[in-house]
Amino acid sequence: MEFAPNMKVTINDVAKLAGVSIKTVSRVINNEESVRQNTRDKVMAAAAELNYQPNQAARNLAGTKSYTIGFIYDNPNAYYIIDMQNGILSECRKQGFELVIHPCNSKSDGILDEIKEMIKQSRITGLVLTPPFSENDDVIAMLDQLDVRYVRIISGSGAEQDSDSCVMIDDHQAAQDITDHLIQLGHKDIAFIGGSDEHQSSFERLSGYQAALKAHHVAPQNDLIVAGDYSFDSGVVGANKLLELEQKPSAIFCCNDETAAGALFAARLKNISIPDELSIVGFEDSPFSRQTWPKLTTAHQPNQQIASQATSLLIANTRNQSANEICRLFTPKLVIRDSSQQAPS
Amino acid sequence: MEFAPNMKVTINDVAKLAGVSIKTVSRVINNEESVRQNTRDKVMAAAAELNYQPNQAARNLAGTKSYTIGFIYDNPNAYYIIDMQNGILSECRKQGFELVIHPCNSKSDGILDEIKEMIKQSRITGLVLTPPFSENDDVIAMLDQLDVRYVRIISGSGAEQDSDSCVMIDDHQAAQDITDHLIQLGHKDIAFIGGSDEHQSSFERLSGYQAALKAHHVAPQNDLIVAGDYSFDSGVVGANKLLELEQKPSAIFCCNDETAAGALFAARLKNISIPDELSIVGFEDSPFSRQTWPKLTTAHQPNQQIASQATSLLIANTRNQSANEICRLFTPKLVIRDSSQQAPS
DNA sequence: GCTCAAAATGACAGCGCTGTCATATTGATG
DNA sequence: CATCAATATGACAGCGCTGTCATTTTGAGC
Repeated sequence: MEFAPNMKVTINDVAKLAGVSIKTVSRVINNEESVRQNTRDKVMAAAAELNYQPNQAARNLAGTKSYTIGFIYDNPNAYYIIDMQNGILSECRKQGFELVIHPCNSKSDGILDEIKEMIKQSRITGLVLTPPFSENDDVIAMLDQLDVRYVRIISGSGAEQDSDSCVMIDDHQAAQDITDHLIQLGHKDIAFIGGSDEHQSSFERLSGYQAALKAHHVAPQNDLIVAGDYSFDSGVVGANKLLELEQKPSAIFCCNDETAAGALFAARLKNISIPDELSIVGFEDSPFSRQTWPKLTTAHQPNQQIASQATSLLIANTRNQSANEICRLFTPKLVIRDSSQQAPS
Repeated sequence: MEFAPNMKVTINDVAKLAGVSIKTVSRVINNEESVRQNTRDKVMAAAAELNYQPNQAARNLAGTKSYTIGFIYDNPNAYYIIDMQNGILSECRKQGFELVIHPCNSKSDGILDEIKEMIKQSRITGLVLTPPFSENDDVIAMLDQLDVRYVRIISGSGAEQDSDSCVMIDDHQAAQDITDHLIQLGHKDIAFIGGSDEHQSSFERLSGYQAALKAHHVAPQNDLIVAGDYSFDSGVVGANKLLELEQKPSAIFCCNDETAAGALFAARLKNISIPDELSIVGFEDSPFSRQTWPKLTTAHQPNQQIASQATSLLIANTRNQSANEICRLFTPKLVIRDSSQQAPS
């Protein structure tokens, strides 16, 4: 049977075809229990035949629950955002949710109100929070007060048991692994270019780096640790500073790939050959890290997967009223490419 | 006056406070005429005091028009997508629209149906189309049949008058400008690494390149034109091929920045110094082009602005039932950085 | 086959808004 | 100041669905 392409099929049509009430169709659509298998099949068949798509607006309006999840972000890293977005979206599609994205400036004054308005306006069911929002107490407190569900994607080892659901990235461990790799290559003077103060991950990565040094009895050198902010430019500036030191480092651990690209750039300007004279490693394994010269050794952070997991957690929490406290832990894996090498003797 | 943060404010509350009917508030909210200024002010004041936010779901459900625009894309370039998305979103916010994003694979079999479903399900008012969708006749035909409004962001010079509204990017002119720049630097053997066949822009850029050669009476050399697909890898492959030619080019025009980064990479591997021995230019001016070594000469394509314009056009077209046929033309501007230089003599 | 709690289904109101159409108000005329 | 078209406002139904609660059906146990 053929249908006009833009003919609207409502739940009513399905109900008639299946010979049941509207409410029963609704039950089947929403996967509620208390529907006989036989009935369920009839409804499914009818819905399929009519190619029925529930009207989200009506669902949102009529129901107490909504089917919209929000993604608030403030991150200049396009690769990261796209990955997260795709991960969230794929889970949303799978579960019949809609996504509202909301880029904004975490440092702007009215940010709390802005988020509040956005939640109200879009009738958000739950929020996927990435740093810095996921680590901002004010935001969390507001969300709790508003009784809005959320998942936080945060940096941590899983040791500190938070009360809410979150996906943790073990930046500490991964940073330790990267630093281990460098130490194994014979490096002793390993510098560190930090990430943004606003992100917990910066601190975790620093502590991982320090832990690795300690574990291998490599003397920490404070002047080899410089600040950064996850930007390319901070990599340039940081590396410049480090490479003007009397005791130059033989390796630089950059807090992310972009910073590493900046460091690469700075080294190139100074005619320092990578990795022969200097090893540089990044963090994140963005596509970026394969497009530098040389290709970056880094830690692979499966952003898309992290985002899917987070979203699935969020949706699960939305369904069961009980506040589940499930956490997932991801540890980025070392990816060895061409920017790291045996320390020059 | 203080309000509980999650108290729902409906149009009804505003109506009561303003002492008018619900319908009048609705008129004010939707900027309809036939409301006395005095009344309008009262309503606005009441809405402001209550911090009223119209419920989108209800608007969509009740009204014939909807307030949702869709963005369908299939593009691996994260920078491009983020820029477009931000541009669309900023206009949407300004005009009280919502955005539904829909990444998908333009080459998948059921893509037409997929788009159709998405439109039905989300009750899309209009669509912002980027290449390759904006240049796909099947998609356009389907949209016309479904009576869904859209804006197309396409490559063209504005000469060919299309019947629908679109934003054009004059890739031909920009490519000509870039090539001119190279010729002015004394280059004669200018190679070209193409973009994806699926994108009109590839052809426009090629024709612009050829036009510049012709204008300056530089003999075209067919073996200096190699295929690509806008990817980093195609830049590597293309440059490798070109740099193994007997008559090596002194400059390479890459169809976008990523391809240029790939070319840079290949040259680096072959120990060819950029820009001393070889000039390489890109196209797009993505953040990318500032993070390579050396920084890329390129053509700046104001993606975010293009997206805003397109969205504003779309929304305007949505409001006025008359099929406006306005087009906007953008010509990317040459940005000279460090990857292009006087031809070696 | 009868009873009765449990399971399945349905009737109905109403979510917050807009479209339609009816009614009220306005002010430029004669 | 009465008249009338133009303008402004309001009453009401209903968009497509879900929540609530009433009703029907089921089948286990006697």
